[in-house]
Amino acid sequence: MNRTNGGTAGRTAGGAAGVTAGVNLLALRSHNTALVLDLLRTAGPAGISRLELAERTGLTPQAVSKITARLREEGLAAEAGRRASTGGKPRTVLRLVPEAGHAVGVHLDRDELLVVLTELDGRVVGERTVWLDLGAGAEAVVGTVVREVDGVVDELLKGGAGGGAESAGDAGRAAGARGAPTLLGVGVALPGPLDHIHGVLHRVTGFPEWDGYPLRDTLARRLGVPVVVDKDTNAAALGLAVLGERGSFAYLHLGTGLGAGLVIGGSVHRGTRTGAGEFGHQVVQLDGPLCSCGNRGCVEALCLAAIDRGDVPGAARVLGIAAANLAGLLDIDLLLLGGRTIAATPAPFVHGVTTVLIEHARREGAHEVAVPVRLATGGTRVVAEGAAQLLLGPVFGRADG
Amino acid sequence: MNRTNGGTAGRTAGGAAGVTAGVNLLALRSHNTALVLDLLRTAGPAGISRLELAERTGLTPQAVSKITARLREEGLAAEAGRRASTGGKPRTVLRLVPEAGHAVGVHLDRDELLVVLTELDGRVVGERTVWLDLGAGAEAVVGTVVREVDGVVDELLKGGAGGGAESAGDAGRAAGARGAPTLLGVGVALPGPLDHIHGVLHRVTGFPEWDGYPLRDTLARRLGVPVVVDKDTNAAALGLAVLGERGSFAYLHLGTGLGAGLVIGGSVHRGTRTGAGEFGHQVVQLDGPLCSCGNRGCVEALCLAAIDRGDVPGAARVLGIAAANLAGLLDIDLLLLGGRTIAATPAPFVHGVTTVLIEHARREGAHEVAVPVRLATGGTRVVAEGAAQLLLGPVFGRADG
DNA sequence: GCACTTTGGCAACAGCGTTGCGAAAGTAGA
DNA sequence: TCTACTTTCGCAACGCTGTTGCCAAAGTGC
Repeated sequence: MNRTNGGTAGRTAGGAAGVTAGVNLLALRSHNTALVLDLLRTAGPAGISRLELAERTGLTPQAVSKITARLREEGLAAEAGRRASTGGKPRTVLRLVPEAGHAVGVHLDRDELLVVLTELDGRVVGERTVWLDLGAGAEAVVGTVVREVDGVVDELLKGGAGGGAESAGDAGRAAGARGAPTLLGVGVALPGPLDHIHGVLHRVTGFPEWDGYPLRDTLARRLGVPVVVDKDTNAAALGLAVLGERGSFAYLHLGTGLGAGLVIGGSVHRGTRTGAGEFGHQVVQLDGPLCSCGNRGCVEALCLAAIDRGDVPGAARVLGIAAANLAGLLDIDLLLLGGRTIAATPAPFVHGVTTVLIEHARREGAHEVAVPVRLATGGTRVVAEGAAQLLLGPVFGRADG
Repeated sequence: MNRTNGGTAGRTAGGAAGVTAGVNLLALRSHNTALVLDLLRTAGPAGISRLELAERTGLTPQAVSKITARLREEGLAAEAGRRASTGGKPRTVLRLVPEAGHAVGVHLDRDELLVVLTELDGRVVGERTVWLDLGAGAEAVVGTVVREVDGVVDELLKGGAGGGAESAGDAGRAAGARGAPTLLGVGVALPGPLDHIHGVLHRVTGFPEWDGYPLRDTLARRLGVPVVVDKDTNAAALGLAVLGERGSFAYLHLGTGLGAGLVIGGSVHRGTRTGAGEFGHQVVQLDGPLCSCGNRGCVEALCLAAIDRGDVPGAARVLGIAAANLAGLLDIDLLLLGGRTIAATPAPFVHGVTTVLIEHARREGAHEVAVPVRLATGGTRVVAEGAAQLLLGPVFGRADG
């Protein structure tokens, strides 16, 4: 696994702003291999033929054969039957071998911890949920995360031998020489602004003790595997992107707060300081009511106030207007709604936001099509699954998911 | 020139949403060549040494030597003196040969036509301005554009032989076998929403006769060279990006209307239907005053109304709030202000917008740094220069500028 | 059973960046 | 002025990539 692709091989050391880097033959191979893996993943258990891979990648059939031969040797791909003949030799179908790699996704919420173990294709094969108080202090929370992650990994990747706490820190010993299960790493998603690049929390609203906490490095040291942290909305958007949403879309999350995850051209847009997606504190009413952030007229404040007084259509309308602002600015394909408040009464929200966007499109021009609005699928696990994708993504050529 | 890089070689035919494509050796060479050319362009007349190129690209010095040797053979690069020695053989400095390629940029405004001819490095070597009425009908306007473009090209690329109109359509014969000047194509920037991919106008506010006009194909047929069309704000943003603004930024244009051009990670973000950057009709006041678009409370309406009543600080504040919404959503590095209205009284606008953003940042957190606000440089030609970059960009590895 | 179509691997090949090495072009010191 | 050293940079051989030409394998249709 480790040599399948050289990680982000070929990336030049310097370039902070990720300007551009030269591509050598190693990077070329990594890219094409990841591309083929990605198509295999997308095809799912149904599989995909070599010639179809060639068409989709633009590579020659022979090149695809070479790549898939290597993947089969490494155990990442396998043959899976054949298609019906069209007058000649039938195409052999290839599929991803999901068990060849694993990733852990952690959804660290204000009052709950959800840990999932997924295979290469993103399918969840293990899950744990425990109650937890984010305000209980960094040490306690990190301890709980380490214990639960190790628990899931020990149980499902190491044959379930032995007990719990004493194996803490051993999670990383998976990448053995033999066909041992390989753990790519752990992705952690949590609320609030944070520095995705350095893995440091800025602040978690309501819990000042987390300010500046180096969560990624702490967890990586104690778990012994690579760790990536990200905002919960970004993880959710990433999870939805892998679950089938293509192109560019925004995931709007309405729960205790209002935030967004942006997927542009298939990958999460985080912005320069990885703070993008601050949707809730968009001002839509000049000199409006005071928001918790200190500003006036934020969508979040207006939306939550409407919900507090039982005015769901009003909340939906405000949300729709902010969504239309976003859609006009970025010209995206789709809006997805999610979060506890949406889940409580989904229909009026979808309807209300849709209505605003249709009106908006009508004013833009006769042949203008409104951006479709849908409920985010995937249920309560989507954030944790997306967190796992933070590790799985690079295998399939996605920069950070 | 034509064989320097195979254009966007290697791009698979199908993939509408530009998903991902396989990379073959030809594409690899194109990429690395474009990368080196881009660094040569950035270095300007001062030049850059081979070893520096190697460091910046991550390629080995020998690979850079091969690439630059090819570029020198093709006349795109040349030696330009040497640096001071640091104890051994001094580094040879290479520079771009700007005269090896040309592009035309056209700024088609409501009442004026500006045509520039630029060299590879973006420097303007010829310029024409004529008054023109966008409402005079498509045929008349297109005729004027063709005449002026041909005029500039004939005068400066073909030795200025002969007259004007009869050579219309000959502009494309430049790419001769000998060292004849090579015209890459013509970029056209104009106001109003349009389809960048297909080169078709949606509508130009106030001029319904342009609805659905296939401007790109019409011009390409009559000029005989590749033509690319884009919104004026996108062209301006592109021009500013080449003029030195790095990273991600938004260009906010306040003139007869209010629009934005978004540069994310060095390239223009246009969105799925190339309609991104609709900044002016962002709603910032629920149920506010009616806007020309039919909606209520758009920034554009509020901003222009404030200006109409002489309240520049008020206009700046409203603009600042909308800019803060944008900056929070995308997490960009920089905001640039431009357009006639800004140019009339720049200081209060920069000050007003800056103030709003600083207040916003202060509320976000103590160590939060506000997004800097600056006046867009480049003067009145920046849109036309950016339009030329629509053709120059691909030479340097930029997808569409 | 034969002709035909289609798949996909083997072998030779061209072209990319890489490595090893040496000539070229300077500086620093005797 | 000569020698030793440093640094740049091109030539040649190399490994590895995707590509091309060719042919065996595995089906269908008559």
